[in-house]
Amino acid sequence: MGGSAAASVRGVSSDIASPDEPFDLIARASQIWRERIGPSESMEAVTNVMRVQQILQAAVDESLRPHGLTFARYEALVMLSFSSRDSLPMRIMGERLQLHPTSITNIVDRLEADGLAQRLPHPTDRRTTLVALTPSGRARLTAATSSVLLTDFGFVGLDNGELQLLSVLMTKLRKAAGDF
Amino acid sequence: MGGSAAASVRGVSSDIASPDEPFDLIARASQIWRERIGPSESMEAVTNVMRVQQILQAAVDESLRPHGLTFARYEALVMLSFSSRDSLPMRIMGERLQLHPTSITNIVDRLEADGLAQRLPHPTDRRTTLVALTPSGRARLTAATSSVLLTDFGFVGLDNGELQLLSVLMTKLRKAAGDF
DNA sequence: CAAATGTCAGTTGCACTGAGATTT
DNA sequence: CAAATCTCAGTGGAACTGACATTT
Repeated sequence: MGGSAAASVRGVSSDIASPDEPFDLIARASQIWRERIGPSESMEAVTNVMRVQQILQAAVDESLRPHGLTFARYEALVMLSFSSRDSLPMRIMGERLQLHPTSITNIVDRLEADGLAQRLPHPTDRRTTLVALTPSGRARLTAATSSVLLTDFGFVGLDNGELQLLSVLMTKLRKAAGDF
Repeated sequence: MGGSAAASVRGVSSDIASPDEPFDLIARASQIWRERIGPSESMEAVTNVMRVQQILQAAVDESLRPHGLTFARYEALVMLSFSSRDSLPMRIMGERLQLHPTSITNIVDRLEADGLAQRLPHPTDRRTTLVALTPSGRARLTAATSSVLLTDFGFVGLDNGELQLLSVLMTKLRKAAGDF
């Protein structure tokens, strides 16, 4: 109810009978692309990925902002908490988070400034420095995780099966792209 | 061939028989998450989306770099070329690209500096300014499109059906998130 | 007057490049 | 010596906030 009324109101200014649903700009762009350029599957998929990433990033960042964390820093904390001794060499962190060495330096600088992580000398190799989760960092991580879980990381509209399917497809792509 | 040899070499230091395949860090993180925190579908999916976006963005940007374009500017050119008169009000561009007004100003500044787009006064509303594709912009767009098509926007390993499925799932999420 | 549109100045976060210090 | 690890200084692009001028 209300749908047909809206359709009749909006329909009068359009030549073509338009569907009741609001407009999906990506689907529309895909259609024009197909008409003028060619197959649009890749173009539509890439646009969707970019947009979904934007949506999820915004949702997660909003959950994390009250905790003074960004997604990048949150991921770093998670990585540390998953390591066997709550500490990792900088280089390994960079590998696991797919970040440039200087980016790791930057992130660890911020975590350290907030007292969430701590640089420690490596016991045997004095070239490498370890990054360790502090008790404060662990507490912050726990609180932040509660927040992102409340919003389910920004996911809405998909059930667990669909999420798994999404992951399967993206893992296939990542594997083909040499991500692991 | 080679696989079992590698497995035997790598297997000696591990208690558990590890699969032959290289390691998927996201799958591993998902497993630990499930053991320590709870259901991991959302966490795994969000990590996958972030990583896939990184991969695609890098691939597209590399295709576009020789043309002096970034993905954001390329998208803006595509939007303009899809509009009825090869021009759009700034505000509409912002809406369609989901960008902040100041970001549009920034992007159009760069396009205009490169002679790819041009600001024009709106014929009736003097508050709004139109952005028009220049002939040079159209030519650049055509060349850039050839480049991204060559790499299929960075997609590898997925067939058209899988790409469509990916788009269907992400469109469902976008719709639930109020993206349209 | 309020609302809409666009710009400007400044900030933040991130990813990078190039150079270099230290250690293995 | 070469290679590995990390840091520092600087750059680029993107997204934002807050303030503002102009027009409707």
